[in-house]
Amino acid sequence: MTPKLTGPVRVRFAPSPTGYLHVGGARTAIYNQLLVQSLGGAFILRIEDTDRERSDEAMTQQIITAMEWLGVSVDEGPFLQSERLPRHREQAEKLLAAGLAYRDFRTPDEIEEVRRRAHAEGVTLRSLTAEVEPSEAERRVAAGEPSVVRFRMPATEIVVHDLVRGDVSFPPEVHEDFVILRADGSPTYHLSVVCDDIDMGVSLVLRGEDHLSNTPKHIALFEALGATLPDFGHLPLILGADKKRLSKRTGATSVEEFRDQGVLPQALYNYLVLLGWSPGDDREVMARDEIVAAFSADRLGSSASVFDVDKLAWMNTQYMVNLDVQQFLPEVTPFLRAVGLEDHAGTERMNAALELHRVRSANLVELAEQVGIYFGDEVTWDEKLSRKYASKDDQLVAHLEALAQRFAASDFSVEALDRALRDLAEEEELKAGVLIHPTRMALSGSKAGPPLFDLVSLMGRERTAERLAAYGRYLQDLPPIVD
RNA sequence: GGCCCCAUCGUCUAGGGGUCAGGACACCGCCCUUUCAAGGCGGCGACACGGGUUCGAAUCCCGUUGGGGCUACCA
Repeated sequence: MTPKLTGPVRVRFAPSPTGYLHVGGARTAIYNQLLVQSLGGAFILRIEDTDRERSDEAMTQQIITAMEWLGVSVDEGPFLQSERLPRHREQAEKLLAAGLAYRDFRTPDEIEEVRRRAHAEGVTLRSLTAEVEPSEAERRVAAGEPSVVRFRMPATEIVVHDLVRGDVSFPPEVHEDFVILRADGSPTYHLSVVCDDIDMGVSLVLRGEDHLSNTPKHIALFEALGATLPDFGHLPLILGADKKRLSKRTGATSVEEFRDQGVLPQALYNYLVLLGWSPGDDREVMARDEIVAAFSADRLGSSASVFDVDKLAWMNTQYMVNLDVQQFLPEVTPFLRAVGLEDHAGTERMNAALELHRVRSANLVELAEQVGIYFGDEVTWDEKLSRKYASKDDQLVAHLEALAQRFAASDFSVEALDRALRDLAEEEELKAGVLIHPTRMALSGSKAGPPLFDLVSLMGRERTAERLAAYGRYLQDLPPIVD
């Protein structure tokens, strides 16, 4: 039977330090924390850094930073698995002494040969394992002969009562005696995980599906070490657009990359939560506390999902539009800095600009770029469009000049600017658009953007006058078209 | 190869024996509108296939196909 989850729970997130936080891992962390938030308990962070060559303090720090950015805080840890190696070795010795593990003196080459043969025959390795008498083993160890310690898997069916998949059973023949201590005496992953989960009192192991096949090993170890079994749950993997495991070839894979692409943490969090879980109704954009309140493990999906960057972008816009500008100011600031606008961050003018443009951007990179028009000195105009505007009104330059004067005479409120332009258009018997479009081009260098009078008002007297005048000169100097 | 998992619109999903198979992203159209967005309204679009079980299967069972995972002295 699938276990029924009751709180409090002790859960953990146990990434290996690879240098970034993978979105799949991030989602696992989110679900784990959500469980604690709805059931009570503790969320533990443990860095699986036993593979020393791949480990590095900075990588660990990066994972923590990324989690903090995402808003996933930890109750206990980070614990470094590498610091617990002596404890793991000790447990291995215990298993060895109890006869639950044994020494294997075969060389890697020999093992490979055995494996090759087993593979060819479609047979599992377990029937091919070779044990030696304990006394002989001792003698050979004393003689300095290298060996590994293998855990003896029970010859019984092992069933994983999986929280998201129901019962998954593994027949006796597939259990292979696996190495728990390498020839150099270092513990392997399976041993370390189980030892740590026991010592840390983990009551539920919620992790990626890639560990499902390893779970029988872990269950056997828990039992051999005399520990009560935690509950298990295995989350489906996240796929790329090519339906393959999400990888760098198909796009961004890490939390840090999305952050750098200008995705708000709230948006990424919300998007990730929905990738494999749903509240059961039609809600999608959900506040944090709403998610916590709605979350339950039995609504976790069991099939892999494709990461959809378009939907993420949509989600991001939702958050950019609905959050107070103040709330995401800390997030935009680095992007403003990147385009040299750092000094304006937090000013009233900048806030107004962000307010005006956030609904028009899919991410903070775009937003920072757009907002530059109010602060920089450079505008570049599109020649083809400019010609088109000029062709609609042969007096355009004069009209823009008149418009500039009327703007200057107004109080620069949105209403006054609006009236100024429309009055002029009416007097000159022009459609408003004939003036509006070139004015937009003059000021922003773009044919699209926020409502014109908001744009002009925010642009300010000085800049408006300058750009209108400069654009007039530009129009006048446009080289004639030669066919 | 062996073992295990998975399978509803292109994508994320709801639905777990009787539904016009619902919602969201994307796409298309219309409305709003000075433009671009946002928003509103509408459209396109799915139960992988084959067998059972049943009065009745998207839903339960088996098989096939497809995808994924594991199969290390990596984690």
